[in-house]
Amino acid sequence: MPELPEVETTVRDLEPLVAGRYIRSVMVGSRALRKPWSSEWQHQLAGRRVRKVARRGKWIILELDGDLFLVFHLGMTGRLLAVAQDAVHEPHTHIILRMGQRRELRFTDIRRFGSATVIQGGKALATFFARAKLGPEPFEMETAYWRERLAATGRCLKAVLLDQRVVAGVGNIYADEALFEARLHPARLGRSLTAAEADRLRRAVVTVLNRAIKLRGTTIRNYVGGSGLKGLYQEKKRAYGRTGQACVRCATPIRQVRLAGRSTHFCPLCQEAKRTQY
DNA sequence: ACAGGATCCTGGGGGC
DNA sequence: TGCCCCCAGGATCCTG
Repeated sequence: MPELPEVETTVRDLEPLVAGRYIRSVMVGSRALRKPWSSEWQHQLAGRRVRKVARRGKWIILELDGDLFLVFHLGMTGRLLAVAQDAVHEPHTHIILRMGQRRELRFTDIRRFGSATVIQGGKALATFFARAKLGPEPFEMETAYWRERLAATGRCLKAVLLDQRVVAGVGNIYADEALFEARLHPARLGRSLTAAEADRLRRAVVTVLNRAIKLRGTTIRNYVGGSGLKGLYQEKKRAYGRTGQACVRCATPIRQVRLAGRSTHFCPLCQEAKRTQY
């Protein structure tokens, strides 16, 4: 489910609710997540103060005292929610951090594609992301880098945008939305883009992500932010999930195809491959 | 290097 | 109502 805007919203919601608070104790369910949970981690986490809540790509990082990090990935259906201790117990709750002031931070995940990992030390954290070859944040991505990565690949734009090693944080919804914004066909090959088109796409990614962050992300099924509020971007979608509906620019019905293994939505007129190819 | 498919899971929706 | 199939904001591993 969650892409960069949803993760960013969660981080912003959680920051004032948990920063400065202490983790009193940790409860872990019996059902395995994507990465195995080590039994030592509970003891390592207990008694630590949360210094800060941060984001890298689609990862949520709780920075704790003692150079310790608790890193979450929400996968498709994960949620990280700060609630009162006596709040209704949601099904599929896998991790509960009991904080001070009768508050809890709960990690729930229906499909269990998400993960939670404890990492000791900033260096180890850097290694963790380096090993995943996680690409730059879209907002900090340099023009030259992006042009080069596109020029060097024969993959289609949809596949490049989804590749976390090229740029971190874009998923299926915002890949389609960014390509619509840039008026580029999702099947265009990276190396077929002119420098101007590459720049247009980079700016479109930033524009679309910022727009979505302002609206607290997209709620289609499960997603809610760290405080339980839903997103609003789904009301503003122009490509993703609009199959057969009129393009907001030219009224042509939005088409759906399968690309890079994912359903892909675009306007066959505004994003026509031939018109932009040269 | 890359495309495509399968895999990990659960739940919701559509068709019959 | 039940059943079966397909689909889903992600990532990874395998084959060709």
